[in-house]
Amino acid sequence: MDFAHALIDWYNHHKRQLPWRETRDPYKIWLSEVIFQQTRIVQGFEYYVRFTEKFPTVHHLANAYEDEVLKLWQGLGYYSRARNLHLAAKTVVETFDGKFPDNYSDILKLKGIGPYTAAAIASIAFNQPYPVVDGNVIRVISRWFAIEEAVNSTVGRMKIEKSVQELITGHPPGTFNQAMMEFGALFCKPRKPDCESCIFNNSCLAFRQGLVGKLPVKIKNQPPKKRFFNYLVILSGNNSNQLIYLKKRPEGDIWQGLYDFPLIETKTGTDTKSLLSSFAWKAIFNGTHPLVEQVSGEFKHQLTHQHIFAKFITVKIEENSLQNADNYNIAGLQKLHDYPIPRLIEQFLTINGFL
DNA sequence: AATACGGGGCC
DNA sequence: GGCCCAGTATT
Repeated sequence: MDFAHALIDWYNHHKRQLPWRETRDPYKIWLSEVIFQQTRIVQGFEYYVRFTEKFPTVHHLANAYEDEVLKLWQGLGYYSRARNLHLAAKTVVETFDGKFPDNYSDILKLKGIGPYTAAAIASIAFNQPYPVVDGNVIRVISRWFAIEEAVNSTVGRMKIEKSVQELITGHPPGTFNQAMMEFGALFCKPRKPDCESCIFNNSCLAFRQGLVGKLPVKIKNQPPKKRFFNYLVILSGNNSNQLIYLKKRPEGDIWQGLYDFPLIETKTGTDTKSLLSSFAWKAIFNGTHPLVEQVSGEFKHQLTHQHIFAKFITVKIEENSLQNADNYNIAGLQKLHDYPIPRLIEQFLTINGFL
């Protein structure tokens, strides 16, 4: 029995029952593929359920506000996925007349859909013979063929693609692709794969050569940068109508489209005193002297490419005392739940009883 | 070809 | 602390 037959046979006996495997609706398959980019099944599962409930068709998604989509995406990370998902839904409605494109090259044109996702949708929903290459496939292939080139180099990548192309030929593409990914996720795991009981341990070159623990080889990425965020938690209003000042995250930085607070970023950690006398502080409060109510301890927030050290300075101001108030979204505390916010902000708000 | 983009889980 | 995860867009 060749590789693909054995693989598909294994898949038919061991696959997990997952909701997006029970449908051929390209919209729902698309949704699942985007949610699970760089995301484990356990982490994204409930998001998939909520998205399909709230936006059962591409029209529902296209008609939503971006804030709604981001709110539902909140906590999943890589928020450009949500923004692009929303944009692409509008494209499907407007350009493709609400009908999801049914071939690889048209699918690939949609925002947020790259080679992986296009191949996944084309193969699973439309039975087109495109192999997917995701983290699981890379691991399975690099081990079975004992590919020692870095898989994130051009040469290594080419070898992986050529190899998987050979394996998929002549087999049902959707099933093969899902089987590869499932096998990588459940059996040929990054750490401690159970090679002794693997159905491929006789043909796997990495196993035969004792290379399983070394493969796949990856060129490692840059160490994260450190950033120091001094957040201004500006409160105003009276007890019956407390207001809080939010700020929408700009283009070209993390958390684009989500909301946080007016921010003074510094090169290093800064004490409150020098912050209060800084130009940035004066620019925000321009001459007025807000009442500093509380200064938080340091929050450490780790992202893949940056380590954020955040401090929250809570101040009280007179209502309408800020001249440049149109820079901010001034929200009633009870409306806070509607705004999509980063985890870091959510943690601060929760700890301090705002949520 | 390299880099940025989140957050969580595991060792 | 480092690695990995159903990758993509941008430079």
